[in-house]
Amino acid sequence: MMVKKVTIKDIARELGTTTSTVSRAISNSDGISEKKRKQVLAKARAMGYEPNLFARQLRQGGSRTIGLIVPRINRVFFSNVIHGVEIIAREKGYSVIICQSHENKVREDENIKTLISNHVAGILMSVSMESEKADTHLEIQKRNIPFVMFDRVFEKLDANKVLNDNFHAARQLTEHLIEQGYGRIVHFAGPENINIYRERLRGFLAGLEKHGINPEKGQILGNVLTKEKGLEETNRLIETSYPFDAIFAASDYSALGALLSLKEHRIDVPGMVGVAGFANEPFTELLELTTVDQQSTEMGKTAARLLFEGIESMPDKTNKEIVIKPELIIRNSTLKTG
Amino acid sequence: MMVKKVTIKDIARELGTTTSTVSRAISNSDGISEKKRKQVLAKARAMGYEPNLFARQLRQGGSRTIGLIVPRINRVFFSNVIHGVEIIAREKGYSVIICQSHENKVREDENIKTLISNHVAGILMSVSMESEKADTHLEIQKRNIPFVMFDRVFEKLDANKVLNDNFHAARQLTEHLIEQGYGRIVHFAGPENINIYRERLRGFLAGLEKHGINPEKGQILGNVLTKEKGLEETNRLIETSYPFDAIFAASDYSALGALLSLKEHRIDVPGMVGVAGFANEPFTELLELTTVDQQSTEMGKTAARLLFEGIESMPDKTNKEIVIKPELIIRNSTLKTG
DNA sequence: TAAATATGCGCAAACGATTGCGTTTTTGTT
DNA sequence: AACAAAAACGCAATCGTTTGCGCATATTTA
Repeated sequence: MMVKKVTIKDIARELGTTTSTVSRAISNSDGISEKKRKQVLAKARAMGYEPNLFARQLRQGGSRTIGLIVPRINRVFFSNVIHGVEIIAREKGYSVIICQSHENKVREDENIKTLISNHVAGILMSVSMESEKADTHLEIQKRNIPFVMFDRVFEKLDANKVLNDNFHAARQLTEHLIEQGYGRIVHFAGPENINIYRERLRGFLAGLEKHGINPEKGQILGNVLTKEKGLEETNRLIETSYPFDAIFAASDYSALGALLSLKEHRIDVPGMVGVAGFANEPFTELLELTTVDQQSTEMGKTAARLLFEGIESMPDKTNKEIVIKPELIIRNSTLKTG
Repeated sequence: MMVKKVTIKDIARELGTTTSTVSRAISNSDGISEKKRKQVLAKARAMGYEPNLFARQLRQGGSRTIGLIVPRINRVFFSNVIHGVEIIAREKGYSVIICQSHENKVREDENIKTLISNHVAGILMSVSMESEKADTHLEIQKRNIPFVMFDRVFEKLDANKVLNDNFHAARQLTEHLIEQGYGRIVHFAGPENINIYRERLRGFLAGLEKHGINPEKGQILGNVLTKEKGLEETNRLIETSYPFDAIFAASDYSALGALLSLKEHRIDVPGMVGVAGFANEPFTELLELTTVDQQSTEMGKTAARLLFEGIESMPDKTNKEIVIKPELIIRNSTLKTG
């Protein structure tokens, strides 16, 4: 049960004036003398006044809150993005509502609806693995709510996007492996419906091609993103004597699985087999695992800035696409020579 | 710019009825025939109606959103708590606004204000390291907003609390070390103003005492919680030849620092020195580090349930304090025998 | 000093939904 | 068939702010 709140009407009554004057004083509009404003503000403070945002927002139509949907918040990539978004939002005087989709399409749709009905000023999102195509997402655009997708996006959808150059990073990493003398590299890929994994695969293939290598059958394994999958598939490779001397995993977690399997089989890393991951999760440093840093905080900032462009401008703005350069982090796990 | 929204008034006009009827149909109140309700709902859907939550909440005074303030979201402990809270909130049909204080008192106060002015139905929080005493927090209670503190709490404050039994877990862990034959255990403690670190220290001392051990000078090091601090202090211990054969760190991160230092000095773990941490961060599994699991998801659920008790009941409810039993996770880093 | 222009303030109508109360229609009872 | 009770619906006030407009009062200009 709420205690009774004090409103501008109460203040007006106490001061023998009207709500208009009080409102003008409080919201810093003009058309009021400095003297009166001081007076009102003092009284307001004394009475413990808090503006009722619902009323204000009802009247003004809109809120100073933005919504952010991520698959999960406990991945270092996303928590850094969130941090970046918060920095910019705070500069602009906005607050951020964070929602998790848990990689689940239904949750994601619910999140979108929640944000829409909370009248957020804009929405930032990275799609879940289950989301195959834009549908509920169209609802956002239909309502003219400023919208930015980052990292995992629908490529076909015309929207603001902030992306990592996954292709470039993956190619660089592949070439690094080849230059280190690894010749038979297995790629642990992700689901094909997600742009980032497609791009990493493309980059991998481009790297091979540049060195005149043709990918063999079984050299690319689909949907190996978790530690468990990585462990399992590496075990399988070893036990079936599949010829390979390096693993490039599209996820740090499956790279971790690979490391565990190799350790169990007493296969030396990086001497016999090189291993690389993707995302620069904190544990990669401990394991000296080569990986790719995705400049996640920067990505959050960039996405937020783009969103605010949309919020502050007219609706006829055309969509932008911004690409961020990830950074290769070379560690011991792929240093055969050296 | 928003596109023009359709309101119940529009629907009423189309249907030749009034807003009352439309409202009753949409909000499922009674006093309306089933036939009319169907009719209205159909029309509403056809016109793409979305209720305006601001108006609704203005009228009803209150929102179906709860606020959650944590120091940081990228600690596995907190992200699990968040998950637990979300599960319960979702069962109740509430959404959750997550705020980070970044261990900063000023941010924390801002977060509180944001939540208050967003008229959340209740607030859950774990205080930042910088918060010495309850002040802004009193504002929450003054407004009769249901309030639950979890994990890091102000002990003196009369509020709903959900706590881990840090004392018990720390004592258990200390005894485990002693039973393994470690006799000179150094404790990396946290700031004294935070309850959880105080309790861990108390538990440590109680464990020693039970085995008739008196803590020596220099055996307890204050505020060693980060990887860097842990590394530094362990280096110092080794270099000054301080006699010790185990480290019980109040944080997994400083335990990690200790492991790195010991590795660098080629001191065998657990043979020469045992190491234990606290919190069950994911990397502890990789490093086979003994630690304490805090049942974080369960804690989030419990805290949320307690909050909803407050939201759903009358304001005269007395505050509760719920204690959760953490679980000792014994791994190789402290297994001297065996 | 009179006229022209600014400035400060109040009035009242919004914003979009909910709801108590009164009126009409339907249903049930005898 | 007449009447009572119940159900369905409409009217209008309300939630707390903001804001366009008009009227005083204060300030500037000629």
